[in-house]
Amino acid sequence: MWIAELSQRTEVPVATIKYYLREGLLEPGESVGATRSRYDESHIRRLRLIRALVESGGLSLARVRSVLAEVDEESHELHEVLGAVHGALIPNDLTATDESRRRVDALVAQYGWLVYSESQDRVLLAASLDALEKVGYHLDDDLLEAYASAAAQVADAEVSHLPSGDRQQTVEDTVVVTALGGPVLLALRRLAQQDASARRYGISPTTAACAVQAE
Amino acid sequence: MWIAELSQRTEVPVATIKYYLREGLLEPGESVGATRSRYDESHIRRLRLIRALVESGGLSLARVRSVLAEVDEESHELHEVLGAVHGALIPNDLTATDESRRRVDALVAQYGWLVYSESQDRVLLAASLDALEKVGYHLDDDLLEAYASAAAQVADAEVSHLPSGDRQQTVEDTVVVTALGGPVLLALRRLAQQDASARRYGISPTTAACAVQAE
DNA sequence: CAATATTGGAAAGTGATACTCTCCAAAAGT
DNA sequence: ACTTTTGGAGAGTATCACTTTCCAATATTG
Repeated sequence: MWIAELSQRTEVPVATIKYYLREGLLEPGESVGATRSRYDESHIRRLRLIRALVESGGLSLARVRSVLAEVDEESHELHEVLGAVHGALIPNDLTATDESRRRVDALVAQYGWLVYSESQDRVLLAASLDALEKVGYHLDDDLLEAYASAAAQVADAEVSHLPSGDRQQTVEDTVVVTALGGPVLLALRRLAQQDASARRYGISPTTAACAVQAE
Repeated sequence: MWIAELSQRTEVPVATIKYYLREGLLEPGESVGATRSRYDESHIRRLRLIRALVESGGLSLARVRSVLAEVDEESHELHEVLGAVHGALIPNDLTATDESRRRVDALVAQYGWLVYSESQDRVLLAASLDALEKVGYHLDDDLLEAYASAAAQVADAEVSHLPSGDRQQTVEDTVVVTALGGPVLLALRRLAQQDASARRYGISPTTAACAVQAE
């Protein structure tokens, strides 16, 4: 197909496709003569993946580029890809206090998680805890453990639902679940927060009517 | 204190503080003469809150402004504040297919969550599910339920840990937990994903060594 | 075969966001 | 008297993710 069809089928403007090509996010099509290139289904898939990561996953194009580089690294095992994708998704100027780092290490040890000791996700978590402390909010150990056990449940379910078919498919699914599962989990958490808040702080008659009407 | 001290204690440049004042994110200090204003602890708190929401929560200044407006609306009950904060945190151009909306409504009903039928978080979740479908990934019902029950656990723990003291403190904590708890949960989820992946896809001897060494 | 449309490619322009810098005159400190 | 700081306002800057404009080389269409 030509670029026009690629654009129509993905709903991405031609100018944007050209931009992604220039930026190396999308493989060039097969060159046919000097002014024409042919694109195929792989371009459609890739383009849809890029848009999903950007629009729903909220990734910058720079991060998308890093993630795609890992997806295309055929030599990597799945477990490596997951780590690499996590690495690509993480900010690179992370710092955390030793105290929070120790707290994270202790938690990882407590749950017996098999996580590289130099995993940047450890630092990311520690930095998030620091951010909370900085605004004067201390995350209690039992609340932290509630987060951790919920996270463990989610992660187990996610990983066990990954297909075991061909590598390309599994890797793409891994990326999609990692990047787009977050928003799903956060949206559900907020719905659940609204419920928890309604139950704790009580709901007025009109509120209750709305809620019941919704069911 | 003068603006210089406010800047030093919060590590926010004077120019940025002035910018926040112009943008109405920060209340003006008490004017002392034509060229001086006095700031107090409330300015320090507010400034730290703004930076935490921006830097760690990843909010835009526009969203921070909306959130702060709700924090300062003294007349609102806590439950209302939570809903309003969620509203302020949500993108405003959401669309979702009817199918996903129904799926979300069914899930909310199944869990018996007391959530306004017009809550934008419903649409946000539906839109997230649509995004997954669009890249050809269907979120199984049992995986969705795994997310939902994890979300319920987290939300219950979060809400039950909110202090019941003065309103200002509770409201701020609500905002902080809502905005900064997300990153904590996501970081833990990724650590747990690494563990789940290591267990499912097996780990090499060197990998295992790293993991054990970390504990 | 002529008129029109499309393409690849590159450069320049755009709009939003979040600052950051420069000035200034009025005060405050020394 | 002299240096420093402040409030206030406007202009400037950097980044990001496009979007527009241009071109000459084809393709397609009538």
